Amino acid sequence: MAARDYGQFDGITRAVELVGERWALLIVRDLLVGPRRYGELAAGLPRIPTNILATRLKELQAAGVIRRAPRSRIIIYELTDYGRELEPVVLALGNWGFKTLGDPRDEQILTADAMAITLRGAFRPEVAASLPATSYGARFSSAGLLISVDGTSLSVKRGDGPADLAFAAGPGIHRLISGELGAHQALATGVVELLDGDRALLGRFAETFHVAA
Amino acid sequence: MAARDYGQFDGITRAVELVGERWALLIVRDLLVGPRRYGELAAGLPRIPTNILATRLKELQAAGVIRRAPRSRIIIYELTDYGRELEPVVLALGNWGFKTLGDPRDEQILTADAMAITLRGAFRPEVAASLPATSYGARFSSAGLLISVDGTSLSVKRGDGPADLAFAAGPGIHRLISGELGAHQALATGVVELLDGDRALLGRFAETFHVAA
DNA sequence: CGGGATCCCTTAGGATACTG
DNA sequence: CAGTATCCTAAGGGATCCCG
Repeated sequence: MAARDYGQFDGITRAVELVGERWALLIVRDLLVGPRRYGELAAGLPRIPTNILATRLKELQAAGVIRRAPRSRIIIYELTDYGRELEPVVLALGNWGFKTLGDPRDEQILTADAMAITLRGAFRPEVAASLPATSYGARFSSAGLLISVDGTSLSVKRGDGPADLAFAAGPGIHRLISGELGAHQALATGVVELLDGDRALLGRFAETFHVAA
Repeated sequence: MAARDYGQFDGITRAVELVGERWALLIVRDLLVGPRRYGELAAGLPRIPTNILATRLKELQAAGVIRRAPRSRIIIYELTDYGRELEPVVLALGNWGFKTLGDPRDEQILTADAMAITLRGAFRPEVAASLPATSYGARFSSAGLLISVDGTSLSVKRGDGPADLAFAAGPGIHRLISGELGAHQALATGVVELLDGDRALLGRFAETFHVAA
């Protein structure tokens, strides 16, 4: 692979050689949420050509970032310890990019995995510490997320289930997290749709998860 | 630019759309050290085709990451405030990649700018706090670096000048920073060549700048 | 001489179809 | 379901040339 070779010897060059190819960091993003099967990755990255997904998975594996784990008959992809060390980098990079998200174009989607990482990056433990433990259920077109906040600890997982507040949202939810919209504005404009629970809890959600522009 | 469009709406996708293209993060890396002219960037990135450098500079400018600043007659490229916010991300990514740097291949070079960023990432303020203020002059094939440590503050600039310890080094210096080699081993094996000053200060250097594998 | 633009060729990536 | 195989286009690599 001479093409991906930058001819330099330092940490950043090495890093971009490992995870700098197109789509690679988005695969890492999704795997940070949890182990995924090939088809799940493909579903979360609808625009990735299947041959590119296959190529990237092999490259990331060769790089020691991910691992193929055969579970009974099916194959699961998961991050190695080294790959998981990318978490702070990915969260920081995500926050950086988040600040200049404009308005979503029609063809742009927000997947549950992307939202899970956004929430991890936007989590403010120092704010959550003084709030009651709360669980949220968030529905996206693709899948659901179970978010539970208890003191300074956060857990975001895929799935559905009972929660103190359940809501549905799309890409527009970034305006709630950036503070551009308040909680009741988000509900009024339909950016967030209340499914179940106390609507007042959406304010708590917005306090807990915030990225300043 | 449909090709660089991932069809998703979240922070990481946005970030890789802004700085995820080939060479882009290496340009940011060098500009984090200081403003640079076109030719300086090209010299620090010897393998980048000139048309790609020109394209990237335009893209990064359009993305609001860098800015063209005409200084009298010459043009200087520098990071915007938004671009400078990438510093912690770039340092963290560099440290991540640093951990799996193998041995340098013959054609791999270490530029002064890359080393400057490596040092910023490897700086341990909590260690430096209890050490005397020290200045180092480091020579690379490409250029020199003036490093000065005073308490928890670090400054790394390009240039030459008087320093408490002056040394010359190449890519192999990563083995000193990783701790694979001790200071006197680094001198004995020629990885670091003493130019001037007290050789014992190289041990202090290795304590001050360290990235664990 | 700095700051690019142009040319041609190679390779990676996108779209789609197909297979164990 | 988990990938290969194929074909085509667009981006990147390398050298050279241009312009103020």
